[in-house]
Amino acid sequence: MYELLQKYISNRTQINDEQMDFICSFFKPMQTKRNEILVRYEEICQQYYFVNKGCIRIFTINKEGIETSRFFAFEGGFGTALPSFIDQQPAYEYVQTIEKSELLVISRTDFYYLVTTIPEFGLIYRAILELGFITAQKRIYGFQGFDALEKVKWIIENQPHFLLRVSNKMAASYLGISPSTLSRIKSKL
Amino acid sequence: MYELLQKYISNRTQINDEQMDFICSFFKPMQTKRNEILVRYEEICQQYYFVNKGCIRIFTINKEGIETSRFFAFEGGFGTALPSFIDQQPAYEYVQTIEKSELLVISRTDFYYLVTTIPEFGLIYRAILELGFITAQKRIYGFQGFDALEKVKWIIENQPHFLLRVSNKMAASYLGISPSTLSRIKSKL
DNA sequence: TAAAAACGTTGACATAGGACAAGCTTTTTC
DNA sequence: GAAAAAGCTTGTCCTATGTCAACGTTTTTA
Repeated sequence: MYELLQKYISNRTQINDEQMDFICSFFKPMQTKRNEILVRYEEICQQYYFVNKGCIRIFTINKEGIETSRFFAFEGGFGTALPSFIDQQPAYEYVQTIEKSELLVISRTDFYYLVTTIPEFGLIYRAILELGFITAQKRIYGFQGFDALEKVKWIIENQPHFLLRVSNKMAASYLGISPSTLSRIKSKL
Repeated sequence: MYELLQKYISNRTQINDEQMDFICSFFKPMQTKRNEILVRYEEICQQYYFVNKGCIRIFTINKEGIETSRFFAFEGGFGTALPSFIDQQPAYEYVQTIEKSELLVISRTDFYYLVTTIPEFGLIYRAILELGFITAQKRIYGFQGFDALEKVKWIIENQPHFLLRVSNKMAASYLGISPSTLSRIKSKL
């Protein structure tokens, strides 16, 4: 149950078994269904999710009804409505498991308790933030001024499994192109 | 010389005068010219810059020669090629002062020394990362699926001084539209 | 397992906005 | 302070990609 999480932590910092168990004790298992919503648009996010199995999607819907997906967390990754989790404002986005999933959940209170109490866990959080920031920058550079074909090539290059794992519709909403265009591009390789 | 920096720090954490002076002692003043490049494309970023006066731009140029600006730091803000600063890979972007500027510079070594030595400074760094992350997410949502007019309205809403402070060309490269389009949109309000 | 719903693909059409160029204005340089 | 360079605006033209619709396929539901 906790192997993946332990691997995530021990890959990123030195920690003894006792502390590891202590940290893990704050994460509660949770089963979710396909398309289950974990955080709604108006809600304030109080939980951080680690994906043991399945997949989490973070997305929003604008006033015209257009969906934009901003992040997918697969097995072994963390995901949540982080801006809301951080500053406790309404999320203005959704957190959803797009497949039947098995998660490990920690409350915000416990999470920040660990961050401030256990320096090694503070480092983990810093690493999450640093990686999140770098990923976002790459995405900005990777998408801006690129045409649809270049975006698709970019995602194949940077996240090879992505197109195989998520639906056309969701992939398109991540890439910022229409499903038709994505479909046409894929048919031409 | 250090007032703005001290304000930045004391606005974000509790700290005594001695520690404040200790922190500031690592920041060295630096004068730059208009359009001076501080970090080049292939370089590994070793410095963090605080803007006392003037403006820093972070941008890249892709193989087709198209510029994309990803961040501007104005008076009282921090800016650098953060992904490179963090992971010590080539920047693949430029750091530039777009006006004659007055900066306070800290080396990466000193910066991380402060982060790990002074818990309050660790908090500052965490706040920088959290804010950077949140800003990047807003930008992704704010730009994806928006047409040119909506992007311009978005920037006016979210960074009212932006269009007044930077050239059309740079603003356009930030918004991901052509200078002509930006010009046309501005003429229609 | 049958009906309904969601999804993917493809064609026809419409359009936002990019490219390019010309002319004007502002800024820089020497 | 004159010449050169850079930047801004605006016109014309063109193309990439969005929209919409039709159809076939897969998935979900009951």
